[in-house]
Amino acid sequence: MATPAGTRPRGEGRAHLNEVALRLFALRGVEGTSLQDIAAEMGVSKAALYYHYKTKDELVLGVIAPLLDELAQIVEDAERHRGRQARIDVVITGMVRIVLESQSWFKVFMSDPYVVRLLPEQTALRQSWHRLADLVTGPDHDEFMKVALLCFVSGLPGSLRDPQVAALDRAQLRDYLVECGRRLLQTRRRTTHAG
Amino acid sequence: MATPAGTRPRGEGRAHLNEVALRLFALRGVEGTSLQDIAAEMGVSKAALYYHYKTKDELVLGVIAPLLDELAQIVEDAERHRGRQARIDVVITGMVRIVLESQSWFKVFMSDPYVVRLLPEQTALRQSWHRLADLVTGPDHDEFMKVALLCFVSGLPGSLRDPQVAALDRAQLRDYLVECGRRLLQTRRRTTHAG
DNA sequence: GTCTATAGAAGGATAGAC
DNA sequence: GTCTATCCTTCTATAGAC
Repeated sequence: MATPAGTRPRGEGRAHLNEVALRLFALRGVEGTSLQDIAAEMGVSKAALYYHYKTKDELVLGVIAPLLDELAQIVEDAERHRGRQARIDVVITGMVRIVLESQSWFKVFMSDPYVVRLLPEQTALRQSWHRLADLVTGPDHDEFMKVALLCFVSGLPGSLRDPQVAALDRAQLRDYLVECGRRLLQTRRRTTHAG
Repeated sequence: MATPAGTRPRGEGRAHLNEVALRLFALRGVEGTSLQDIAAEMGVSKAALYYHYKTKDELVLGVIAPLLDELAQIVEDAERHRGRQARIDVVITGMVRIVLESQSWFKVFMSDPYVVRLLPEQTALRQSWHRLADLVTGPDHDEFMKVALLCFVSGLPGSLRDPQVAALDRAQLRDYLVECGRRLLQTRRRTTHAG
């Protein structure tokens, strides 16, 4: 039952693997998902996975790589804009778009302990994050803005966890999340009360 | 009350175990932390841990039990207040206090995949969460408020992840986080959110 | 690209001595 | 409360056939 004509086109094997792995990673966590689990879900043997990735670490990185690219893209887009508030807006809308496109991706990427430990070694991500942080902290390097940014991006995937929330209208949800980001990432006016 | 049924506090040994386990859970994730790791960190043998907890699941629940109690306490405090905004304020300040008292606790509790899968079975937590959600969604059950609430509480631990953020003045950080919560959880007065 | 079979390490958990 | 020793399972990864 090797590879009958009628199964997946060439090169799509890896894409399917990434897809299944991501779903299970989001559901049970990376360390809670064995290669056996993934293979069973795909209907192949565990050994078959090693044709696509040499190690589990490489599989994990392969799964989240597209998100690293998207993040870098958002940073580039934001830097092309002038004005801090406009740049921040690009970041917010970009992040909201990504999390709505794939909540699983974002969740695994932002909060899985295994991924969080694995990612800092990726210099491309470090660079993206620093550029992003510089964008929001601005010329005066307001570190508190970084607090708000982190709260927003790490809170995004969690905000969709509730089943009733997941059932909300997609467009309304998008608008509301963007509004949340704008509220959080307003540049601070230190001496004023709410006005 | 949130202590696992049939178990009673047993003294200093268990407290120390909880402490060490929590630290490692926050660092590497629950599934990334073996009983061997914990035992080694404590300078005892793996088997010694089984005097305190029968299984790893019970250890995990024992570690986060105090946080379940604190959460229930916050809900009770909030319900004693009148007026939705006042209640929400109690929730915000309570959450911020907890996360600053123990970031590790909050992080493991809110975002560790193993804990997230383990917790829904705890009916005490389900009750607390529903009461909390009712508080913020208000009499008209505005589900979007739940989005903001989830974004805030699940974003809180992530907001402290950055080393530069962790170095900020504690009192200022507390005030700023409370401000973040208030911005996010303002009751919406508009009938449309697209603004 | 996938299979069977298996090595080798690490995990959770138990038994029984002290 | 802690130890040593051990059991059984599961895990990642490899070897080699098809």
